[in-house]
Parts: sequence; C-alpha cells; structure tokens
Amino acid sequence: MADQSAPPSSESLLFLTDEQLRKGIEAMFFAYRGFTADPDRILEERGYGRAHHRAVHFIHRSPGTTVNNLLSILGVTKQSLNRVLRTLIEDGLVESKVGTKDKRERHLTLTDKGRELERALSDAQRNRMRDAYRKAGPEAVQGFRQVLVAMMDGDMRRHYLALKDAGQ
Amino acid sequence: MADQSAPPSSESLLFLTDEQLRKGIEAMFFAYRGFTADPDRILEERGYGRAHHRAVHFIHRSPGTTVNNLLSILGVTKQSLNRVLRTLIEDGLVESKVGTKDKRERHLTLTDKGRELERALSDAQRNRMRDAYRKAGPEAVQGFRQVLVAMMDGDMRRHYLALKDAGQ
DNA sequence: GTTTTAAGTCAGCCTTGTTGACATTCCAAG
DNA sequence: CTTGGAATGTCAACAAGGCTGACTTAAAAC
Repeated sequence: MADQSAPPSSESLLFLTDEQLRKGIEAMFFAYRGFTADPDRILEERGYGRAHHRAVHFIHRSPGTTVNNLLSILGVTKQSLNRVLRTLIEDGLVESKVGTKDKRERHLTLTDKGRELERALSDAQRNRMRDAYRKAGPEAVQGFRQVLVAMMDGDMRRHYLALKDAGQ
Repeated sequence: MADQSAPPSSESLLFLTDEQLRKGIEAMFFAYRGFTADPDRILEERGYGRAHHRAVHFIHRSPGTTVNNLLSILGVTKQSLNRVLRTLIEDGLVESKVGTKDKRERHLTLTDKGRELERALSDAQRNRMRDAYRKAGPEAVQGFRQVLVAMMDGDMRRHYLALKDAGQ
C-alpha cells in the first residue's frame, strides 16, 4: 500500500539541490509552528500542554484504546504519559475502565467534557489545515500527504496507516 | 459522511471532510517525528539538543547574524537562547564578534567545528528529505512546499521567505 | 545628558521528557 | 496450584528547554 505508484524510473532524476532540500527542511520547521499555534493557545487557557492534546486526540480517535497502545503511538514512556493521563482523569476529561476480558488493561475513552476540549482543539487545527489546503490547491494536497508519509519512520507509518480512514 | 472515497481529482472545489483534514493533521504529527529523528540521534551522541540544532542551523544559514535576529526567527526568549548559545560558544562551535558599526551587537558565525556539526545534522536531514521527495515524486514536492508555506503564521512566513533562496 | 536598545546574567518556575526501583494485579503455562 | 511474566501504576530524582522578572553594561540615538 505504501509505494506502488509509478516509480520515477524513466526520468528518475529529481534535480534536488542542497538548497532546495534546505528550503524544504525550513518549511517543515516554520510550518510546524503554525500547525501547533492555535491548539497551544487553547490549551494554555485551560492549563494544559501539548502532551494533553496528543493524548486527547488519540483517545478520541481510537476510543477504548489501552494505555500500552497509546504509549506506542505517542512514543513516550509510561511514566510520562501517566502523569498527563492522571490529570486528564482527575479533571474528568478521560475515563479509564478496567478491561473485561483482560482486567490488567485499562480502556480509555473521552467523557463529554473531554470531547468538548477535543472539539475545540481539532476545530482550530482543522480550520488552519483547511485554509492551507485551499490556498495551496487540490493537487498540492495530494503531494503534501505523499511527502509526509514518505518522511515517516516505519513504526510511525504503520500507526498512521492503521488509523481508521474514511478514504483518501 | 456517506461516500467521499473519490479523490477530488482536479476539481477546484475541495471536498475537505473532517476525516481528510484529520488525516492531514496526523500525517503532520507523525512526519515531524521522522523529520527530527536522525538529527536527534546525532545530537544526543554529542550532548546537544534540538535547541542547539536550531541555533546552529540558522547561524549557518545567515552567517554574521545578530542575537536579536536569531531570537525573532526562533521565537524564544533571549534567556532561553542565551543558555544554548553560551554552551555553543564555550565548546567552540560558534564565534561571537562585537559589531564594527554598532558595537552593541554581537555577530554570530560558525567555527570549523561548528560547521562540522552542521554538516552532520543537515546531511542526515537532507537525506531523509531527499528520500521522501524521491518516493513521492516531483509533483508532490511542489504541493508539499505550497501547503507548508500556507500553514505558516505571517511572521514565520516572512522569515522563511527572507532566507536566501538559490531558486526553486 | 537622558533615554532607548542590544546583549548578557541571575534566580526561579513549569512542562514534559528521561531512568530506576518497586507494588499490584492477573493471565497463562507448567 | 504455583509461578513467571505482562500490563499497569506509582514514587523519586533528574535534565532539557521553555518561561518571567529583575538587573547590569555598553553603546547608540535623540
């Protein structure tokens, strides 16, 4: 599924100067700032940080996910995640239910309050993304996603592709 | 939400469902991990962090830049930057020279040792970027950059565009 | 001569990452 | 039934790298 598109074999020469690549790197750096700017503002108002955002996002995306699964998606230690998760549970944004089949596992879901925060964050981020897409045009969107996927490490690509997708 | 599986091919109206936007957001998140993974490894070996990388990158990019200019590009406080800059100067990677015209200013340049680190970091990062570009194809590269630029905040876009560019 | 600007420094705080050690629970294999 | 190991949680300590606020020094600007 990863790469079956026509390899640029025949004219596989992309003229990629160091300067062009450098501009790509810098674009990534500056764009990521924009990407996180709106959520950061909302989070700060409510006393949370990016770590909370990430947790809320992926719990929303995969309701009932286990702590271990979340750990491997987020790529942090359980101690680090636990601190964040604990405050979210205490504040009533996340619910942790002991597994029925395997009672060692905890299944995480958002509460109404948690969904409300997720809404606010993802609305802001989607608006930014939509504006960027509109400015760049439909063809750009395709290319954007393709390059990003190609930039991921294998593990992360696997996680990315595993997320429920309502079609490209 | 019934059926949006058809890609909006070359339509000027973008059908941007929440799901599509969400996948873009997640792609950005996972890709940024890949983007920083290689430099992070190199930095760790040498006892530096991403903050050092950013400083070294932009000093290399704009030799002789002042501290104030660097501050506005990086978007951090001078106390934060100073801590990083001090270790780089102590370790002999960066040189700080009093300005000739305005003696309040310090002009920052990389030493040979600094250039060596910058080389290692940017080689790794460019290789990743080049591979991603190759996998995605030439048209994707255009779109990638366009969306990223559109995603930047105004200030950052200004900085980005101001960086010397040896042509697209 | 006063004010403003550029830079540096000190102290302290916060978030979010890390290790390491250890307790608990409980599934599953022997 | 017992035990090993997996999944989770928790405590403590630490580090990087953000932040604010207060303050100094030097030089430029007015």
